Amino acid sequence: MHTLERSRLRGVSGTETDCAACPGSRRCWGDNLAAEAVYARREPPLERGARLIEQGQQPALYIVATGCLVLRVSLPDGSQRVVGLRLPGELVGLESYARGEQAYTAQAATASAVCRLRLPAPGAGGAHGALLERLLMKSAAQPERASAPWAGLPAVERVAAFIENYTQRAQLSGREDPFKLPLTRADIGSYLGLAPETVVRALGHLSQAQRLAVRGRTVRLGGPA
Amino acid sequence: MHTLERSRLRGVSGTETDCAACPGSRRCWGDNLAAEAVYARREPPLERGARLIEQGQQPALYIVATGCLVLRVSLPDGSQRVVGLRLPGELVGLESYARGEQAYTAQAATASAVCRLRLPAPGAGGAHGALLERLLMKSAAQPERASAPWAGLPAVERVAAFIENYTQRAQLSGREDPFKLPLTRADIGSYLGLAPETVVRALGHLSQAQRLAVRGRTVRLGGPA
DNA sequence: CGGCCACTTGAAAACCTTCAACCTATGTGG
DNA sequence: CCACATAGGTTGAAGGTTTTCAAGTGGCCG
Repeated sequence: MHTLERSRLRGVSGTETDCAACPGSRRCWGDNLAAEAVYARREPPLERGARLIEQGQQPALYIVATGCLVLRVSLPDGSQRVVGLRLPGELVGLESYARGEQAYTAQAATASAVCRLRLPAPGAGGAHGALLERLLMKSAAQPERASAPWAGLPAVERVAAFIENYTQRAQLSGREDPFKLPLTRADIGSYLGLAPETVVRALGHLSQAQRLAVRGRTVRLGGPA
Repeated sequence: MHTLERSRLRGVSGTETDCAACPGSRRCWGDNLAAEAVYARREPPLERGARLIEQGQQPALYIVATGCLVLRVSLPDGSQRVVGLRLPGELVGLESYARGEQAYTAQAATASAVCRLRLPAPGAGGAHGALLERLLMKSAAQPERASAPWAGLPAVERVAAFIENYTQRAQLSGREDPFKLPLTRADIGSYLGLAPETVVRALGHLSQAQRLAVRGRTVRLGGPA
């Protein structure tokens, strides 16, 4: 059954076809792919180790048909980290539409096959409601996101990353420079997976290294400016 | 400006209004909220410490207008962990639609105000394309996922959580019991923030504790069944 | 003023990483 | 078919970081 399915899938590679005609459709879209047709283009099969997308490339959305993809990000310091796994039925590259570019590199961990989805042009509105709804549900259900950029880093860096992320978002939401943390050290620790005491010491180090100024819950960035 | 905005917002609390009429609309929906109207209902203001949603409740989607919410999950062992923060313009509760129930408890970290969004009924299709598209973009951009359930846990538990999550997804995608990990120990370590050697030793411990059987890249669950 | 809670600081213990060596499987060329 | 090369995997010991435990400080509110 598995091999049969695979060969039938390979048969339509390269053409854009209705997902309803695909034997693996249930895995991708669930049981009732009724009302509105979803069209996808089967891409050429990926050998183990082949790259589907490269970090920084232009947005594109895929759904895994068979195999398994590993998602990696390259950090500014040159190191790489695995940030996710995608199995059949899961989405690859959705984040790229929000960012304007691919957030990670996707590489086949085993021989894999994927289909490319065409996302309706932004602002087109109206049509494709069902597709969008399904994508939304899928993305909200996707077990782990291009995830914790800080796991495994030393505690000081985790806290620094948290503060940076927080201040960026706080600015976006219209707050001004001396930011006030709404969380206790215990909450920050719970979020980062650190003991409260460790958060205190980390903030102390960052303060001493002039990377920021902390007094109580008030933080001010004093970056390498 | 801030206080003016807040008072105007409070004025419409309880009624479902067009977001375009809201002075804070740009923060929630960006610059051009043109084509299609989005309607939201302003909820009564939340005092510091008040709960907006409770883990396990029925699905509901909110967008933060002012203040800040903390997201927490209660783990089976009774402990709690912070899994996210939501600032103005960010979404709360989207995951609930995929899961059928709220994934976390949301509590006001500071006095806050939120609007409730009405998500088009599943399967309604057609209309609301713009709303869905915006939600999709927002959710894909949402900085941290509502889960890195393993951060801060001992290495053994992190690896166990990874294997469990992987096998669940592998089953969903149609794989059978002796699962084959597509990743090297180094990749698993990179994903979990652990050294490869630590992954090896953790797998050893899990194996010895009968929690699973590992041989090379083949794992079989041997849970507390 | 007293109590509570968050925050801070110090020292010992536990844990994880690093380093270095060795082992095993797989695949290639002879 | 074997020899070798390579990549992944495993194991042990030393060293560094983080957690834990314990005690003490500071602010806020009844």
